[in-house]
Amino acid sequence: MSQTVPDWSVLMASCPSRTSLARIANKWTAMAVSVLGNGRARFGDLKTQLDGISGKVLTETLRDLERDGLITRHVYAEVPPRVEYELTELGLTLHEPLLALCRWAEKHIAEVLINREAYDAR
Amino acid sequence: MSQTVPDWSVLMASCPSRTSLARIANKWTAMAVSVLGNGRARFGDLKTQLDGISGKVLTETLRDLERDGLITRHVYAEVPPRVEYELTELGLTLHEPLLALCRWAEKHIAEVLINREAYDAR
DNA sequence: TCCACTAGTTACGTTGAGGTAATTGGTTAC
DNA sequence: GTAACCAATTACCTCAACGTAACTAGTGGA
Repeated sequence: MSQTVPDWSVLMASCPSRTSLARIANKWTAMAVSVLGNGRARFGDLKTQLDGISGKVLTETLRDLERDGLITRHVYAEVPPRVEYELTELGLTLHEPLLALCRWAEKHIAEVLINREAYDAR
Repeated sequence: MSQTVPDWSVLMASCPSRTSLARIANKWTAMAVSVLGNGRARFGDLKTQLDGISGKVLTETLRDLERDGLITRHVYAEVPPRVEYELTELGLTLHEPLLALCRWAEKHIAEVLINREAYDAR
């Protein structure tokens, strides 16, 4: 008998998995990983597709994802510079769950808007 | 010919679905909805289970979820006061995706920690 | 010669998220 | 009758997140 599954739990404040949840349960992360699911993309492309994101926040988001091993950074020695980002294997396993979140928001927003109106009218 | 699916997209900054994504793609939301998937719970229970959350943030999180129609609030006219929170039908459809996110964080945290160490050592 | 192009980085100011602690209301205990 | 108690909310303050804008590098083109 051996317990091979470590008892991580995001519910415990001191559990490292909490830091990972905080990173992935994030608006920009969900959008970035969703887009990168279609294949590698340049920094500029991501900035265009993630409408409204600032360069600073995109840089930080991508660096954090790279640090956690969810994406890889491909730098080309060209002028002007070209950098492409790509989901790793680990990142790929996160693509479907995060895409599901984006799809949920789009699918149910009409109902949510009605609920908000009703709530605010009370 | 009719286009029944509205073309919402979280990628557009002005799309309302973006506000919904911002709400659900959130650490505390993911944890709260995951816990509430086990059945209705009192405020105090949630505060205990969502280890580390402050009363203020829990209140705000729950109020926002109620506003969007993801949970309902049951108030009992007792002393001391008792309030229970419960997922709505809409909230239930979000339980699995958000639980998946929590599970992902717990399942892959070991690998993530290794990646972080490697990155920081560069 | 000087500007554009790309992927950043940095400085600075503002906004918002979050924690701590006091407060409310009504009932029980002394 | 007044002090204690509990669930829940609010007031206040702090700090981190975010946006804007300026700046970097090196080459190619007008």
